[in-house]
Amino acid sequence: MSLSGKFLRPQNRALFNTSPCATIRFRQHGCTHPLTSLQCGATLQSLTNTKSFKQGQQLHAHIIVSGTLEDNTYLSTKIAAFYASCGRMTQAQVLFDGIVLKSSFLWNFMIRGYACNGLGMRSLALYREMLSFGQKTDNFTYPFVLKACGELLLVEIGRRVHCEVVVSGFESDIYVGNSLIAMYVNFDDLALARIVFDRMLDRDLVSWNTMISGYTKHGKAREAFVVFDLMRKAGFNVDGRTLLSLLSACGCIQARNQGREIHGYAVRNSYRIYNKFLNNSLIQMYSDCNSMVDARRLFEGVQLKDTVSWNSMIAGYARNEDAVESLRLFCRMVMEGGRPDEVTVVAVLGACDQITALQFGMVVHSHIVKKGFNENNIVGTSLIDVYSKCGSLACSRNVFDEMPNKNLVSWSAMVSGYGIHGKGREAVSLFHEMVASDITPDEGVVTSVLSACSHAGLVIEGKEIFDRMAKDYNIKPGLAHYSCLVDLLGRAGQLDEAYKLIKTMEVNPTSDIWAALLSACRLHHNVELAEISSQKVFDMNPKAVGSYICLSNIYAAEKRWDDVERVRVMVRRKGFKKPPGCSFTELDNAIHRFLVGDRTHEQTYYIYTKLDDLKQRLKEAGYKPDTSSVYYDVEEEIKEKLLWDHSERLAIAFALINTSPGTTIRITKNLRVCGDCHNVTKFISKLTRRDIIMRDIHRFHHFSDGSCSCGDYW
DNA sequence: TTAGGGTTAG
Repeated sequence: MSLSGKFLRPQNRALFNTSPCATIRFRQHGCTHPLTSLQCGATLQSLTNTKSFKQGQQLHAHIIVSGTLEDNTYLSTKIAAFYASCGRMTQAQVLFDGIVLKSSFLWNFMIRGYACNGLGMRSLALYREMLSFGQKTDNFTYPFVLKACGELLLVEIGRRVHCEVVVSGFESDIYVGNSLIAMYVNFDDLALARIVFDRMLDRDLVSWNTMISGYTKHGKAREAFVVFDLMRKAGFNVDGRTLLSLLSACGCIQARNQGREIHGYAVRNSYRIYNKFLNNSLIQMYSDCNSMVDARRLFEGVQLKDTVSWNSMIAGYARNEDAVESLRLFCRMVMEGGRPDEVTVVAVLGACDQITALQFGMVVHSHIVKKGFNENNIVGTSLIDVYSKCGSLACSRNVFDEMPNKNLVSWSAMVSGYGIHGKGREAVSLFHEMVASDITPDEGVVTSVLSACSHAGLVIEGKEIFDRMAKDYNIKPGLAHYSCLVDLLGRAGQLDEAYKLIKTMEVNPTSDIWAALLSACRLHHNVELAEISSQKVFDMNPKAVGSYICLSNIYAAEKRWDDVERVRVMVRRKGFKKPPGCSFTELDNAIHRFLVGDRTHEQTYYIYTKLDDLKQRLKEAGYKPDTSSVYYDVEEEIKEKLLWDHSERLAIAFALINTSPGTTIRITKNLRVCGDCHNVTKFISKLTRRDIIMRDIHRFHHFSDGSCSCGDYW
């Protein structure tokens, strides 16, 4: 039969959201006569189960025209339930409002509809309305009310509903119990989740899975395995979801062998065929366990790669410090028709900031804008990060200013950006602006602002923020904060005060804090304190190779070659190796990498010729090599030659040859830039009239017209 | 006549 929209009452037209002249056809089992109420009910039931919206809507139209709906609470309820299960809450609400005798079934369906479609507040309001109407709740009501509380993180309301569950006697219902566990997991209250779990009289597989995944989600992998053991002892078999949680737990504690066992179990039991998530979870587990070869093998074996598979691989390479492979895979994803989403671009930006791939980052930024991903807060924060870590602080600030809903992490990223660029005053001012905007600081942002003070030598400002931490922001100073303060005082030459602080601080100093003091001793040539602090570092962390090298450098600067040799022997005996100096620069979307003394690049001849030319011109301009940066007891001439092998100079020479005059050069170095390279770069910036932005392991240096933004304070 | 737990990111 066919139905013309002109027969519909205005309120029903609204339900169909269609114009009066639209034609809706309904054919069910080839019938041409009105269906009975029971037939309609049965059909609606099956359409509700399969969420077949179009057919259900046509059946609704058929029921209206046939007159069956008039005063038929049974059918109206069925139709409202159908719309609610399809997430069409506007239509469901219109019908719901028109039903006088509302059953628990109807209320439950409405509460469920709102809770499952991102309208938790509406769901809770309806639950309150249900109670005030005197309608009895049942065991079907609570799972969705608890779901809404959990998703909205409404802790107080959630607890109140829990009380109501107890009072109404549904605590022993297995579904209600499982929903309570899930809600407390969402609240990050694993202790309460566990109490509910332990008190359950009956548990099913979902109870066990919810508890295991709860622990996993909050990084408590060992507890997850304990519950898993209990589950097996209780005679339960795993399903695909159990395996996913366990794999995630393996990744968390880098238990690759255990992960491999689960992988084997899944293959033997054909889980991979049935569970579309399992492959991605396995890829993720291997990448968390730093086993990218295994992750890649799995990834390449999957015929149908979805966005999550690509994302796991791209993020995996970035996390495992293979940013180049991460970017290469992203390009392949685009070429093969993959669909990058917000998660993809965040991972790609993470790879870009590791190797200062600014041009690549900018291409990704334009893709982000085109797709509207910039509305996403995490994406915005990643952009702030990538621009500041690639040396473009102004772009960083633009993104920050345009962010509609800045949160604590966005502010932190910007404060930290100013810090690593040596813009301490801007960082402090932004921090205060953040506090004035009613954003409560956390440990992280205070660490960032203290670090910014340290890079810029803002001793008074840094100490003031440190003193106000507990009082004004209710943050107890932790190790990271003490470390920043030691660094701040030490760099500024207040070594005794820094030493006193370590001896009197409220938490036990770690090797990192002593290492910060040791580093300050190198800057200010204090051998005596260096020996005390290095001994502390070695006692606490015998593998601190950087501190051995730092001590050796301190002796070398004083020309105490016997001591230098003594430290070197210690390092050799322990089998430590200092990572080789390595610099990157980006050209035409490709990353060029240079190791110290590198002669493998195809332009090697031109690079060294350029360096010879620069050396000559620099000397004419008054440059005198500072060989104190060479910690070997060799002839001055050899020391000077060693300096000119440093990787950052090779990268600068390469960039000078391959870019047009006036172009800004950007270099990234894996270690701290040495004193002579810093000086040479200042000279080069003046002689070649180039701005050179160099990122070392600690911070940025902006070289321009013969001087550096750090003001030689670094 | 209705229900609960699963993979990727700052």
